[in-house]
Amino acid sequence: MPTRSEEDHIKAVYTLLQEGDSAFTKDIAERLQNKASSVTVMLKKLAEKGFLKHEPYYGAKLTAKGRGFALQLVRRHRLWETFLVERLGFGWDEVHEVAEQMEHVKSEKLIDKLDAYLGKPHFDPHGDPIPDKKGVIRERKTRRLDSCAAGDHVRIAAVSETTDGLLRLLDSKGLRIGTSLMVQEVHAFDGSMDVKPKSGSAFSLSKDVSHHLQVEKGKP
Amino acid sequence: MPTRSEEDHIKAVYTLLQEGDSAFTKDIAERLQNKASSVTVMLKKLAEKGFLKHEPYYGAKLTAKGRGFALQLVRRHRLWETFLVERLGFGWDEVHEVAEQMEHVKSEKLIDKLDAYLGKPHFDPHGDPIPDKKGVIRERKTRRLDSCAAGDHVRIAAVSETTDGLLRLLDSKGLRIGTSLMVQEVHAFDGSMDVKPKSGSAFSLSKDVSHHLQVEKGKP
DNA sequence: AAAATAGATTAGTCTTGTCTAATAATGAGG
DNA sequence: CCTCATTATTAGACAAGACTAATCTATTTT
Ligand SMILES: [Mn+2]
Ligand SMILES: [Mn+2]
Ligand SMILES: [Mn+2]
Ligand SMILES: [Mn+2]
Repeated sequence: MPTRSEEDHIKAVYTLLQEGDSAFTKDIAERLQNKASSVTVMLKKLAEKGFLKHEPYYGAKLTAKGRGFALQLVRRHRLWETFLVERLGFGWDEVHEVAEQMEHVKSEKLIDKLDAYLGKPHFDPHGDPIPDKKGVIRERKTRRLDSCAAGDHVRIAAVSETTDGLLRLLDSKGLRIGTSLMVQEVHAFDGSMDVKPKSGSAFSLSKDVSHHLQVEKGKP
Repeated sequence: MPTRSEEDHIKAVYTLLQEGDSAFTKDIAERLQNKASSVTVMLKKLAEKGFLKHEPYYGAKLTAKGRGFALQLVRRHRLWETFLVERLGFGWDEVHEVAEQMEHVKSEKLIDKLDAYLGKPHFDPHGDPIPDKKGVIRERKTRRLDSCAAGDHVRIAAVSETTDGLLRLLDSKGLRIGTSLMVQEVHAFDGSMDVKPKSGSAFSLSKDVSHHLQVEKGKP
């Protein structure tokens, strides 16, 4: 049974591999607010325990066992986030840190019952998929909003950075998971984008924002 | 901010002082499944941090600060137990260990919202009082069932030992918090007691069981 | 190709929390 | 008052997880 710190390291590797194709010491350290040297030591231990392969100087890859653990941890994290937002009335910008703690509570029964209680949700409050008990993730095809062109009709599927600032900015513009938008114009100069929600008037989004919005095709 | 282990020690001292009038090293160790020597070290540290007074060889007493912390921890523990039973459908014999972990999640907002979500309950699934946000406990006058005499009408208010075995035994006899009983006879030989629930026929309870049931006066 | 830089690793230290073994204090019975 | 069993404390060891400082590797720049 991995310790809390081990779990967090495994999850960091998993997330980095999701986002790119490599999990480097420095990036893991940054994510966990640790020093790189501490991460190196941890990676060596996790490699010995069979959760990952550590290729010194070239980062880490998860083994099947490591991936399985990571998926369960991600499942717990996202189920708790869902609980906090749907049942306790937290804002979507307030749940990350708390879920970061709750995900480490050890009880399979707890997660089974929580999952059932929430209605076996497939997505968390940020639109991220929740792996099922077996670790299976329902796949969707999404693209970043900043890769869309004028005239595209889209629906916000997920926010890929859950920093408080971004989430509150989205709140202030009335953007949330499920919101439908039409891309009116993309400005080459700064990459900003004018979008129009189904109801309401158009406004502009900076590239910083549109880059972190995952969208799926919407109907015109 | 106390660590998890510090919190557990403070709570153990609190509970022992509730049950008797002293918290000795050995009993704390037993409760926490640690060795006495480890507890001594911890008590010294907690005394330095101002949570308690440690009188070597005579046990520990909480300071006001320590009592405040203990009450908040007890609050969190019992709120989570309530959540697990009332919302997730756990049995009352299954929640202790999980709540033992959840109580350590650090977030004041979480507990406020959980409390509101549960309807600001005053008692947990075992009938134990839940301190409010300020640490105030609603007092009741209860007595142990084994101190009752033939003819007494009582209502089960709390179970003072939450071992799985006892709770399941109570389940099997249909006894729970709020059940009303009439004491029919007390047998001097073994201290066992015949009781009759409001509806249903009478049965016998051993002294081991009646000793752990807290009751309040019921109507005849 | 050499040098510079960024990143990674190693070595050694510290803190926390636990243990075992040795020693000491307390309180009860004789 | 002495002895003994119980309980508590101290001392010393260890493992986990973090850090800093020193060293090393890979890659980019000159
Ligand atoms: Mn975490
Ligand atoms: Mn999320
Ligand atoms: Mn606990
Ligand atoms: Mn309880």
